[in-house]
Amino acid sequence: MGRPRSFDENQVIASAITLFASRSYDSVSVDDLVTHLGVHRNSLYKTFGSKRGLYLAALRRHLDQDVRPLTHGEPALEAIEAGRLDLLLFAAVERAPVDEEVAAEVARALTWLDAELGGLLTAAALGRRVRTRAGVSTPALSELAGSPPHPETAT
Amino acid sequence: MGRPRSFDENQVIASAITLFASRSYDSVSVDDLVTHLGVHRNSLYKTFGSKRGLYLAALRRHLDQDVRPLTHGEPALEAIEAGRLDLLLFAAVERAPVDEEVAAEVARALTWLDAELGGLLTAAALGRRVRTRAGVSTPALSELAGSPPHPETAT
DNA sequence: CTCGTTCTTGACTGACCGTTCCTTAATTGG
DNA sequence: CCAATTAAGGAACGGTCAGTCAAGAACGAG
Repeated sequence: MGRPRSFDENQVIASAITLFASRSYDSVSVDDLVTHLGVHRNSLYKTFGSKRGLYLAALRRHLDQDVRPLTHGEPALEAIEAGRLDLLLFAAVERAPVDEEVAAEVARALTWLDAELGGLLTAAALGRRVRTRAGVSTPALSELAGSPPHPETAT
Repeated sequence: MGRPRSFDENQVIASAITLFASRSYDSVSVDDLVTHLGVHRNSLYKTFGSKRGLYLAALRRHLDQDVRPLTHGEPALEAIEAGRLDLLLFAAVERAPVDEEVAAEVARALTWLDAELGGLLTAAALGRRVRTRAGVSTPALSELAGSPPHPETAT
């Protein structure tokens, strides 16, 4: 019973994913979230407990819906390099070192990617994305003569 | 003439490099800087103009003293992977996209590294460092059969 | 010694930070 | 219809943010 929610929790998390993927954790304020998420401050705290709670929910959803489906090398590389895994990138760079739970989630996601790409290719794709963020281009990873676990995507 | 400075500007910049390399731009406050730098707030603003001014000075000094000397592939890889170029990493990931001047500096530095390592190796080393920050290990880059411009460091 | 200049020092600003409280509205079970 | 429950909405909390101001101290030049 009780009054029904007037917002879609999934939609809120989706918007949070977009925001947290676009800039650093500290540069996303709760006001930003409230404004872009169409949810009221109090509801946000009732639902997620804290800013970090919402961040963790967003990160977990991101990894679940955007990383787990990547079971083939080529789409995985493309997802990383196109910036569709930027929340994972930010989490690895700036949050994992100071938040154990974030570190655990990030480690799981990277290990998952490694199963398809191997650690070296995953690393290379992440680094390529970092360079792209700074406006610097990088030769395609197809130039790499690595040895991914399942090289079936080679043409 | 005038009263002489009671702080060493180089030392202040050195401390700023350490701080800005350890966490995101927004999570380093001017109070943090004032506390760790042994310089008083007003002197900081008189000398560098703003938080961003100090950041840019730190970034430029970092690139000048920590990146430019890397004229051989092996030490360059080691510097990136050991985290000694984390300020450059943070700058590329979170500042370059929102600050043109930072983007220009980062692009120059990456291009400099590319001259020795090639874009792919630089990317792979950066990605390896990202993974390390999240506590995930990665096979050594020596496994990579890339084609750096000067492969004289191959053993 | 005095004047002009530069740096130091600490208090202070308005804005924004994450978070909480309280009242009111909407719902369901009895 | 009433009581219990849950969420919405808005105002407010102390704390911290980047940045500023004014007064005094330490120097060189004359």
